[in-house]
Amino acid sequence: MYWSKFFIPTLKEPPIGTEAVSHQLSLRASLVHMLTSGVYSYLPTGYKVLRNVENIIRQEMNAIGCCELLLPSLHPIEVWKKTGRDITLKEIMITFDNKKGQHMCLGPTHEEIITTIAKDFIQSYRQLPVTLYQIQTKFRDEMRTRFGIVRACEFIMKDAYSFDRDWEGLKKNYNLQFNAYNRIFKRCGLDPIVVSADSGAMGGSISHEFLVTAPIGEDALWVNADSGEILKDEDGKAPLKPGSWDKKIAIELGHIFQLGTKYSDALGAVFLDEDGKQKPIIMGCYGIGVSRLIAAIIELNSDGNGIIWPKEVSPFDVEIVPVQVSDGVSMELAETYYQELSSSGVDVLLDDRDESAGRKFNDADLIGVPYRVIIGKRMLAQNQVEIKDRRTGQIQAVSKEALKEEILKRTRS
RNA sequence: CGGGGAGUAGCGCAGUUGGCUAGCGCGCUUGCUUUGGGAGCAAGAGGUCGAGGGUUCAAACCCCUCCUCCCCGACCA
Repeated sequence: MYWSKFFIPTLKEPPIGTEAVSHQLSLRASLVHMLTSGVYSYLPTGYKVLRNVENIIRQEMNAIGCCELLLPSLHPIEVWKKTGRDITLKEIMITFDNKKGQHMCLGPTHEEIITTIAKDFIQSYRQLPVTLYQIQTKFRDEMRTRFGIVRACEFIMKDAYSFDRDWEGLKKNYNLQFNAYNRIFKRCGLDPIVVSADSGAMGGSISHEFLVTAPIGEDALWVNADSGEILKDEDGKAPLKPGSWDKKIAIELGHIFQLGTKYSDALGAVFLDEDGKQKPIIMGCYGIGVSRLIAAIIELNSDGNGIIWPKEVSPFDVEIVPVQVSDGVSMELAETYYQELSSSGVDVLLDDRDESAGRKFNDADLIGVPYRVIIGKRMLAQNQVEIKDRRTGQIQAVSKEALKEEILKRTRS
């Protein structure tokens, strides 16, 4: 992609009223744009990142045998009455009447909807187990939005739902998700802390939260300096157990639940088991805040100059910066690299703007592509170009001819 | 919803004991010179001063009402 043809309206200064690093950088790097509080557009660069994160999630979900589908956002409130969650989730549910006078809502989550599908299609134990998931927009009328896309009223979530004939099967699926979650976050450059947690309005018995420590957190954890034990902060007081406890702010990225039969009972999702008896389907549900995940990645992968994308989520693999676009030799070489690398499957951003070097370098730091190829007259005189590593800041001079191999080596490692 | 802050050009801000044609920096347009860390000179464009009402000869500034955004709390991915 050529910078001049892409849409990257970077901002020099952090917009007014922003405090969180990820909030400022996501706006400055033009990943997102606020329409109103808690409602964001994903601009081209941000959308590329979003798709990268989604694809990591898809790969890991598919790898453990989950099937992707897409559920509607528009729900008749009738469905929610069956579980009583039209009342328990009333505060955050966006409701309205359609022109037929039917009471509707925009889906804040999808247990009721997926269970309706299970009810209609699953009749036999032979159809179990099965796990379905989607990556989709949720709507929650949050009383308080926070830090840009960290807590929004319209946000993107991966939600998976497992259906089993017994608890043993559920535990198996739960563990598969548990391990997949660790892989997903790791690939996103994060090292999550897992704690067992309350299941809250979701219901069920066992649940685990995946959090990362970050200043934008909305939760607190107690970490035992001696044993390394981690507990969720429930009432603000240090745990009574021995040892010295440190309080850390953390942000929740994922939450998995062993639901049991709460939804299948309420909606009549039953199957005929091998013994000829009708039983409720045993369910689990597994969520990841995809858009929030992006904020967490930025929060934990940045420096004073901008974002430092982990390779797998970066909007581009490499950014080529010809220092002087007006220099024919530089520009020609830049275009050659662009062609060669692109045809090798490398996603390249070529900054072909006729701007000063300083501005192009600063923008490159800001948008945080992992590797930068700098083409300047000074180095070309020695038949060399440079590769700058965004994370380490190290610059390596390589011969013109070796550039492609050097980049491939890095982007494929 | 309770508490605190803030709305003046695309962005960041000044101007507010009422008074001339509403300013500055960045960005934007045109031309020339530049180009290794947010370049220089010159000439330009761009504003319902968040909205409505009131006081006044006169309101960005004073009064009333409302809207919006940000931060802290209760809740969540």
